[in-house]
Amino acid sequence: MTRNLRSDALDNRQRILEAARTIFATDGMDVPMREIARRAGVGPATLYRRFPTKQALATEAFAEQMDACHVIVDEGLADPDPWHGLCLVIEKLCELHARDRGYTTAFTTAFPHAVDLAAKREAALASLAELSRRAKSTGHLRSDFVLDDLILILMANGGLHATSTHARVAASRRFAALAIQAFRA
Amino acid sequence: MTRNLRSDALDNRQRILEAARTIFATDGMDVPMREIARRAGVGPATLYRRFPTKQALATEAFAEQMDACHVIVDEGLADPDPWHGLCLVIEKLCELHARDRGYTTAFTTAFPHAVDLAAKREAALASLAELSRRAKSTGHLRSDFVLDDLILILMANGGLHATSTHARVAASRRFAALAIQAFRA
DNA sequence: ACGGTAGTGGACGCCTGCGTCCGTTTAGCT
DNA sequence: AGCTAAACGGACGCAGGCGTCCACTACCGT
Repeated sequence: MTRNLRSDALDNRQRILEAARTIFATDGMDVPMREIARRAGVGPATLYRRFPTKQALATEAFAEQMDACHVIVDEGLADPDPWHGLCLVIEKLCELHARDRGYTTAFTTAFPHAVDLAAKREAALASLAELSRRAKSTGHLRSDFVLDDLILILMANGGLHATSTHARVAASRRFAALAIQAFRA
Repeated sequence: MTRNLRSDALDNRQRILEAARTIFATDGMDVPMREIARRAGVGPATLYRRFPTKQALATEAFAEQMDACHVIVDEGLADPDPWHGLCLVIEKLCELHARDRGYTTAFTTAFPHAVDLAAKREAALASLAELSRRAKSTGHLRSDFVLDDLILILMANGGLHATSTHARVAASRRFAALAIQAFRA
């Protein structure tokens, strides 16, 4: 996709993505496209040419966050102690979402349209299901835990607002601890 | 405040508040003032004359929700079993916020400006502190519980999005149950 | 070095929401 | 019934975001 671009165009594209990542993370999702273009040092037309819709931009911009999600889940699954692994997953996912303000909203709202992400999401959920199954079998995780509970927690974690990123991360950490308490058998 | 109004003006005022309550509850807070006026069957000017800012409108519109909050807290405080009272407070507050989409955001964002509400809020928090103190003394509530945890939970509860009110309430119910688990000693 | 073409960004028109003005209507008192 | 002031709402101008067009720029192959 990025092959046939001229060198300067590719450069601009990179700068747009970088700017988008920064702004989305700090200011959230409802930022004018103009502002992103301004920060990237390009005109609006260039931005629109590369990314026709804000969705498309967000999808690309958050690709690495998506990868980070899967790494986290895989690490959890690889942990010899399933319960410990699950706890880590919860803590890390909460923190990831707290650090990046736009990611949560992009993740939840952008989702129905991004088909390729859906597949990855399914895979991650399957891994989480397996992890929780194992954690239950060790007796540390409540037997009535369902996967929806975890999703519920993540969605709720997204509701944690604060003025600074630092405060948001702190709140998220405390919240993750509470969630783990709630899930403990 | 509503004394010196002419009868038709007062009638319009009532209709505006009613429309605002309905719309805020279902569609959330970012609804054009125009839309509220339209539903109330008045012109924009009338709406702006009665409520110069959306804040002012929201404050009045959610007055009864605020009262409901305090009733809930008082009921919890009156419960002979403090832990049971606290659980009821959590469940009811979560449900109240889930039912009314705009209330949570209005509550959190409008707050610094509404001075008279601040006093009520302080009173409610004091009651909650007392209730949690008692619940701790019975040994049912975790000793390391702090009031901020409850606020954290309420904020997180506000992050629960869903297409229908019904689904949101259901999610909120499950969430409240998890929160109670997390707080149990 | 130069021509062709991919790439650029300023500028434009459109739309939506905001807050206010002013000519008209209507309640309420006599 | 008639008068007056309160109340109304359509209409206006403003501001900001959106998506697109087109004259100009600069990369790249020869």
